[in-house]
Parts: sequence; structure tokens; C-alpha cells
Amino acid sequence: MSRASDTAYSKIRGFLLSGNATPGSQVTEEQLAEIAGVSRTPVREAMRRLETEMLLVRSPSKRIFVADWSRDDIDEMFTLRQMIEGHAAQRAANRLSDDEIDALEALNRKLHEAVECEPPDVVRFLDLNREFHEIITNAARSPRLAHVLSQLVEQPIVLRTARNYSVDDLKQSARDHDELIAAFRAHDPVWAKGVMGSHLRRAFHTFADAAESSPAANDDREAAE
Amino acid sequence: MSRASDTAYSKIRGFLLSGNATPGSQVTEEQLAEIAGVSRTPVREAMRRLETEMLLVRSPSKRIFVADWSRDDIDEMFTLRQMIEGHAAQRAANRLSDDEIDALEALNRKLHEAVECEPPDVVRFLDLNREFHEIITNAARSPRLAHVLSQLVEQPIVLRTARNYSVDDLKQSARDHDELIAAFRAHDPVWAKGVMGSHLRRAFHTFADAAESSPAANDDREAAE
DNA sequence: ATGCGACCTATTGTATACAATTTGTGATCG
DNA sequence: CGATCACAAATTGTATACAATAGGTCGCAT
Repeated sequence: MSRASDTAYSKIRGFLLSGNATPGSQVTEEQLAEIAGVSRTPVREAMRRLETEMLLVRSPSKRIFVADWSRDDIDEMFTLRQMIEGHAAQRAANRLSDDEIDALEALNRKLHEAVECEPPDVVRFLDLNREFHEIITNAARSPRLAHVLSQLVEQPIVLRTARNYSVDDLKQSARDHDELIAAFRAHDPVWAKGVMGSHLRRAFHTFADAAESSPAANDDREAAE
Repeated sequence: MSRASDTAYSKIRGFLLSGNATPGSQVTEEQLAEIAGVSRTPVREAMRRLETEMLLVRSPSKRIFVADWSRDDIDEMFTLRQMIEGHAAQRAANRLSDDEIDALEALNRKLHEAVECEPPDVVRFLDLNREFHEIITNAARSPRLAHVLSQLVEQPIVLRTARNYSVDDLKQSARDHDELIAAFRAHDPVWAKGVMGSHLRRAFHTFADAAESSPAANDDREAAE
């Protein structure tokens, strides 16, 4: 994090997620440079990254705006993540070493703790959750998959959705992990993929249903399946 | 393409694919700047793009090298593409307008022509092929999907594989498109997804089997499926 | 009033100079 | 002879100044 472009990246991302950045509003390189406390050059690199993560968007005339994620956008993101991370879980089931599975189990124990305690430590939960998923992604032994996924997920949105998580949701999440671990111990790709799929889909609904009182008609599920 | 960073991008990409760049060798910003005929600043941006497309890789110490795609890397890429573009075809089947399907049909007619003529116009074929797949990707109406896919595919590797295509392969490819169109006309997502899957998988094998005289043992297919 | 056009301003794009970091090399000491 | 430290060279990272371009505004003519 010593590199200026890295500090710029994390500071700007922090700004974008803090709520102080109004979605759809324009931001200039100079503004962000001031926020990050560095010159425009590293800011530009950071902006490129944030753009591929779709936290920033640029107009045809190259001006830059804070991304405005609609409910459909979130759905889209979770759908893609479900597909790709489901695939990752499938591959991981055939590749995870016993040590790695043990690590997952240890991690998930801590996850349970973070939820059970009073008050629940949500930040810690998210951090452990990220680690958990990272182990699985890496166990897929597919750098390109990991690469694509990292661009897609990036904690931001997860963090944003976390506000809508109830304690019960978090507990269910940890229980999903338990089942995922069981699937991995059995080295059953189909099981792992299925569990990962439901896990993520539930996460989406937890977010979406809480965000809107009247969930829109689900016209977006595939007709034939 | 007027922006210097864009010219840099395409010139460097051209260099990387021309065969003059030996995979695994180091390239410096300055070298590439000279090749592109612009200063280092826009070159850096171009390099970032080429890095996310994995045509360049950077060592932990930030030095940059020409990517060296192993057979497994190609497999990985095609597998991901199969998954994601299969999904795109599935969504597209539910969303393509009649006009768009007509456009696909017109495009594929030209594809057939490019193959039938003497000698077959491979460059033209690839160009039309890209257009064809682009229509489908866009018809999925999922900007994030399109974004991820574009980073994944990028013609480079396709172009590289194209040298290994025989005329028969190209003809089969065009026939796949015919079936794809049929699936779209029927608005059958499952059919479309299946065809797209085989289409891409065949493309991979065409490449791999031609590239190596003795195809390595396929230990990488998922055990349970 | 309204449409058009020239200018003025805001913003992004590029080049260059310089700083920081990493790698390679060679001398010195054990 | 080998290891290690220091120093030099190569390379990437950052800042700043300037250029190019897009947007907006004001005035003018109809």
C-alpha cells in the first residue's frame, strides 16, 4: 500500500463507498487527487481500476461519474458471481488439499464466533468471509478465473449489502459454509457447486428484499431451466 | 483511435501478436513507447489494459514480461469463455429481437461465403465471426457480462488459433452458427447454450490438437458431471 | 424570443523531468 | 573460493507543466 497509486485506489474506493459520493455525480481527476493526497498521475491508474470494477463509469466524452447501481445491476452482478464462483467451487472440490479444507474449517469457526458474540462483529465477519471465499477461488487453480472474479466481486458491494444483513442471515451464511466444507471433504464437485450457488443467490435476495419493500416481479430468471 | 493511448494499445498488441515478441521476455515501458511512437504515459495505460487481457504479466517486482500461454492457459481461457458465453447465448435466446436474428443470419451468410471462396478469406472470416459473437453478447443485455467477456476473449488468442484452422474447421464453425441461429429463432435458451458450448469447445480442440502432435492426457475435465 | 456561433472554462490527455526502487556487478573481507 | 556489502545502472513510479478537447455561456443576428 506504499505506492501512491495504491493509496489512491483504496482512499478513493473508501470515498465511493462511504456514502459521501452521490451516485451519478461527476468526479474529476483533480478532486480525487485531492482526496487521495497524491498527484493526478497515480489517481488516473486508480481510476482505471475502479472503472473495471465498475465503481466509476465514464461518459462517451471521457468525463467520469460515480456509478449508480440499480437493483438490476446488483442482480446481474450476483448472477455472474454465482455462475463463476459456482464453477470455482466445483473445481475446488477436486483440488482442495486437506490442509486447505482445515483452514476453511478454522476460518468458519471464527465466522461463527463473530456472529454469535454480542454484539455481532459484522466487519470482522466480512473480513473472514472474504478470506474464506478467497481460499476456494484460489483452490480452483485457475488464475484467469480468479482474476475475472476479483474484478467482479470486490468487497464494495458486499459491504454495501452487509448493512441489510440480519443476524439470522449471517448465521445462515455461516451454516452454508459448513455445508460447503462438507461438500469439499467429500470432494463432490456437484454438491459444492450447488451449495455455492444457493449461498450467493440467498445473499442477493437478502440484499434485494431488504432494499426494496416490494420486490419487483422476477421476470429475469431464465424461462427454461 | 486518435488518442495516443489507443494507438499505443493497438500497436503494442500488434507487436505482441506478430510473433516478434518472444513469450517470457522482458519488455520495458521505454521499448514499448518507442514501438508505439508515443511517450511512456499513454504506454502505461495501454500496458494496464494488456495486462488485464493477460497479454502482459508483471513480476512481483513490477517488471513486465510478454505473457507465455501454455496449453493449460488456453484451455482455461476457453473453459471460462465457454461458461460465460454459453450463459450469454442462453440469455440472448430470450431477448434477441427478430431484427437481430436477421442480422446474425446475414452475417453468417457472409461467413459461409468467406469460407467457400477460393482461397478462403480467413481474416475476413475472423472479423465477421467477431461481429457475430458480439451481437449475441450484447443481446444478453448484461453490460457486466459483456465487460468480463471482452477482457477474456480479445481476438489475440483467437487470431493465434486461427492459423491452425483448416477449411473444414471453418465450415463446421459456420454450421455451428446456423444451428445457433435456429436455437435463437426457437427462443430456446437450453439449446442455444448447448450449441455455444460445443462450438467453443470444438474451437479449443481444433487449436490444441493441431498445436501439439501428442495431446496431453485430459486430466482436467471435471470428474463428476 | 430563439437559434447559431465564437469564445471562454473546465477537464482530460500527453510529455518530460525527476524520485524511488529494484537488479546487477564488483570489490573486499572472511 | 565464497559471501556480503556497497555502489552503479536500469526500470518503474510520481509530479508538474502544457496541449487538446469537450461543455457551457454569452452575445449577436434574424
